[in-house]
Amino acid sequence: MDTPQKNRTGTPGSKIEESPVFNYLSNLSPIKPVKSIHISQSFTSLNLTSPSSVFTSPHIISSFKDSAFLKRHRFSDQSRASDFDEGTKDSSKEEFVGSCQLPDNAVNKDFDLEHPVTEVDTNHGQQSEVPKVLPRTLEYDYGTPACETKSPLFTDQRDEDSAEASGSIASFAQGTVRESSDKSDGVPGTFQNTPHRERLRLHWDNLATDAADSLFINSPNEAMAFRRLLDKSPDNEENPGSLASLFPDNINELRLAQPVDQVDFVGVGMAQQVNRVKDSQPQYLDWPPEITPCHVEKGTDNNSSDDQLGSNSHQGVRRRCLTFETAGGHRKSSTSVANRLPDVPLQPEEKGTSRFKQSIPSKPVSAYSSQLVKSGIGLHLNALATAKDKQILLPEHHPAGVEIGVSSSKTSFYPATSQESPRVALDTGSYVSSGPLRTDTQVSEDDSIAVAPSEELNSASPRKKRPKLAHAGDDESCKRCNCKKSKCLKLYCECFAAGVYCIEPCACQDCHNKPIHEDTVLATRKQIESRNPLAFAPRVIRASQALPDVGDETANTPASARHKRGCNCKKSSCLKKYCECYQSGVGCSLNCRCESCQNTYGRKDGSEVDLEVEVEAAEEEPQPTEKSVVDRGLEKAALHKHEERNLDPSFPATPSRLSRLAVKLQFPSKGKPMRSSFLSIGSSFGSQNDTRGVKLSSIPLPPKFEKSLPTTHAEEEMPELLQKQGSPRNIIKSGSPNGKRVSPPQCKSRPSPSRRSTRRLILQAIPSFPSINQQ
DNA sequence: GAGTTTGAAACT
DNA sequence: CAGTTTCAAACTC
Repeated sequence: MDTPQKNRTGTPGSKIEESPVFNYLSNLSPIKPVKSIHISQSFTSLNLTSPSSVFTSPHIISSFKDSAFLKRHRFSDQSRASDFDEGTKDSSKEEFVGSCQLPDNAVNKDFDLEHPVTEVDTNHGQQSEVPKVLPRTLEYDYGTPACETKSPLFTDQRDEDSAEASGSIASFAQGTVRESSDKSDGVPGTFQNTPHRERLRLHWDNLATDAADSLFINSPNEAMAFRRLLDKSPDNEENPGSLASLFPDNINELRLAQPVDQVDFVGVGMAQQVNRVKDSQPQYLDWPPEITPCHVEKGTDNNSSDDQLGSNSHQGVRRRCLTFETAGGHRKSSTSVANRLPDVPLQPEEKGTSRFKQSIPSKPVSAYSSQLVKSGIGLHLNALATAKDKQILLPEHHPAGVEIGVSSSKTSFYPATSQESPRVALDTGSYVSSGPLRTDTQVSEDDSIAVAPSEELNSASPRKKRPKLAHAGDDESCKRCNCKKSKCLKLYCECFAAGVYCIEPCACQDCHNKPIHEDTVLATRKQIESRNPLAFAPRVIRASQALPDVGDETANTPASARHKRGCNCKKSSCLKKYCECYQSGVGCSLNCRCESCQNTYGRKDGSEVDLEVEVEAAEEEPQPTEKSVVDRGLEKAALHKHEERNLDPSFPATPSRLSRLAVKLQFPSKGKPMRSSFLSIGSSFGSQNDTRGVKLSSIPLPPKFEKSLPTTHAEEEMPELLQKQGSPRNIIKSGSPNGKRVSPPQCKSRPSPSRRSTRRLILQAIPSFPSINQQ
């Protein structure tokens, strides 16, 4: 077992190597951005990675101290053996420990890498255990690492989940971890320093090495907290192998672990955890700090790791917002996490009751993409994707490319974060009062929300959120449903469709979309989802969102499916809000069955758009003003795609552009894979951006977006633009969901090599969205 | 604010 | 899958 192998990558025989995830990572390794992505995605299930997160939670810590956990951690070599044996037995704590250790190992200088993963497995021959463990870890993960919630989860869940370990690396890691833990139990000695560690190291090394660059600790705080925990643990000082010792001083090291957490959040059945959490601590339901990326980079503050962790964890809580789904719990599997996330907003205040509305989070998801998030719907897969994007984007530190990839993958997950942010900001009375944001329609809202989340995550800067909220809130945010017969339990209800509970502002009658009727809501949601998995997915996918979707690959992902839907306008000529496309501020795509489409944002037929563009172009340039101008700009942008393409280089990535881009992206998002208009416009993303950029300024904002859009689009688009412009991001974007949505046909035209690469990444990441695929 | 229009959602 | 009904938002007055 201990036969150390010097290769970081791990011995060929090692499980890690074998694991698809590992391979994937290794392949990606060359590309940093990709790495991050890989990690997150692949590890989605691997919560173990982020020990810090786990430790961070006070609960966990407390539990650790008392529990055998610490003991085990002491790491007597012998303990290892025992640990392995016990590993399966001791549910939560042990596993937990294992997870913690892993990171440590990774961090540890000792980190020899050499220890082949295989060794661990073989020695113990407990591979079977791994799967079991995995589930637990996953659960943990769900609970935000930092979050207190975790602790409850741990305790409760561990045993519960037998979990079928996914083939993911995480499983490996966990498995290794557990084994080590188990061994420790069985064996008297110390498990800490010995092979067990090594094993962990190996895993981590492999993972870390590849992903290290990309990995981020969710928050510095977490890392700090984690370390503190370690320090606190008696073992630390005494046992070199103690967690504390293992715990890397450098945040960077920590990052490895955390990224995983994030991943886990995303991929894993958040809903499950959420549900569990709900009972105990609904608050913490929030996803793990999706925020992390931002935090990590920014967060250096560590002040009170615990406290802050808590804050960070809050994010997770928000994410949990999925409560919607969580309540359903069911969703984990079927429904895409993304969808849920958006849907289930946590309501900090009311917890159970308000959750939905608070859920605005869904918006966050979209918001990321568009403005950061647009719609609560966004939470849906699309939203997730967007959210990912946002987060990814948000993280300024990361190279565009890297982040992008990550974001894309994470996006889905992050949605939750987005939610959180909203919550945080929103939770404050303002948001709530305003009422839940609606995903699609309330793009602005979403955006605001989304933005807020990101900010929160990053620095918790309320500014974006607020402002956006203000925008969105003013009009749309305040909007509420007015359902009379549907009980707000059908998609007719915007609130319900957005995955949020109806709030005060709503004028609905006999409303059942309230926390009180959570069960009913969940059941209804399930039913609807059963019929149409994409029902709660964002209708319109933003460019950013689209990118993530790409991973899904066209039709497979819910997002794409959503987009698939097009409007069916017959009389409105797609010039009124009756038209979803128009309402969303996106052009009609091939998917649309509209008649006499006049959508200013883009017509089904590229030709039409072009015509308009041409006309407008003549007019617009002189007229820089307002919506009309904007609209024109949009059209023009589309029309001028070609021109713009040329311009691209010259054009700065102005917000307007971004917005524009977003619009274009949206097109694809709509679903239609590649619309003529799209194609014409977006035939080349870069060009599109450019074109949009030019016109964006003039481009009319979508009705919903109008208020918020400017900011939102700009935000969302910014990254996109960057990506397009050739920055790593550009590549990523290209690869991102958009491509998928765009549909194969378009892909041909668009996909630059870079994009393709990104797509690949995404695709791999896709697995993270089990639900979607299932669908 | 009431009534009409519209198109999505839901139903058959 | 298509047609019809229901529904609520968007729109008009």
